[in-house]
Amino acid sequence: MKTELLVELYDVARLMRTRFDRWARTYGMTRAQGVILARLARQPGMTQNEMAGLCEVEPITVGRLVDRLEARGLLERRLDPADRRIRRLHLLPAAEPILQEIQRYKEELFREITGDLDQATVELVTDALLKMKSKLTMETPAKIAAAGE
Amino acid sequence: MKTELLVELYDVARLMRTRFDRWARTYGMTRAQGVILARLARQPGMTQNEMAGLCEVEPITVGRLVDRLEARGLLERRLDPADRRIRRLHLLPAAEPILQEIQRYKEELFREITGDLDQATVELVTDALLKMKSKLTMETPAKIAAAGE
DNA sequence: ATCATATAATAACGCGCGTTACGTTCTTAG
DNA sequence: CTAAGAACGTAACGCGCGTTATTATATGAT
Repeated sequence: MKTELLVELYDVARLMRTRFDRWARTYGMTRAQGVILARLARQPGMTQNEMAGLCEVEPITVGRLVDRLEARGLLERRLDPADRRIRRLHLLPAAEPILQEIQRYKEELFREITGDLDQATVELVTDALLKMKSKLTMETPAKIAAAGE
Repeated sequence: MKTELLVELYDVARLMRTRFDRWARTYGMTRAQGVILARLARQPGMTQNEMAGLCEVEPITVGRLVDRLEARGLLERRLDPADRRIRRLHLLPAAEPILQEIQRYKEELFREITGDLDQATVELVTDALLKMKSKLTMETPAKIAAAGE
């Protein structure tokens, strides 16, 4: 059986992350941290657990990323008055210019990586990836329901 | 611009790795270690640097993976008689059954993930991924300039 | 022959991710 | 009201990956 797709998929993802992180380091950022900021910009005040559900990573991962972002003054944890277990996340003004730079570079990277491909292929691949993702997340319907955005 | 492809690509790769690693832990293995074994099976006696080139990771990464594999008795480093800087890698018999199990599970995972897709789509996506990979592997002028301080 | 450079592997450090175990704080059943 | 359980966040630990610096060895130029 030709399982080449799996290997290539992983390789491209790794190379992409490495490339992005190398650029992002000039801003003291990483890809994963950028994702947190971007999600938070669209939906301020969410809890760390909600963030973990949206990003489809474990809560502990979000906690560590938030640690670093908070240390850099890009966001803050605010205590929930009703439930003292909860920390709600809010962006700080310093995050704004960084978010814009990330978006700009992401588009640049996208142009570079998909330079060989026509629009139809990009859409087809994206669609295929979404189907694969749904297969992989099928075991956890709760997360899919939470990810409705 | 629709940069959705980048995000989906990375998500699928992460979910895939997590899934594979969870299974592989039964054998005390990880995906990355499995790749080393598989490459070595096809080409015994290569150096760590050659392995790094084939896997497109840094030599230090290979070194650490080999550390663990050697500790588990799955391979060994042999000194090169002609060049004492070099360690050549050789599989040990214990690796054989593990290699077979990995191949079996990889096929199972491939079937699960691509269950929704027809043969033509799989080939198209694989082809697109190969093109993206070549773009990312290509040394861009900007990258060279940045690297050559 | 010597000195400079290049290469193989490693050490040190940081980030991303997971699992397991734990403390704190709700919530709910009795 | 209390005891049991669930939920939120975190600490500890291991693995995967990178960059930078270091050691040991080869090789090339003068």
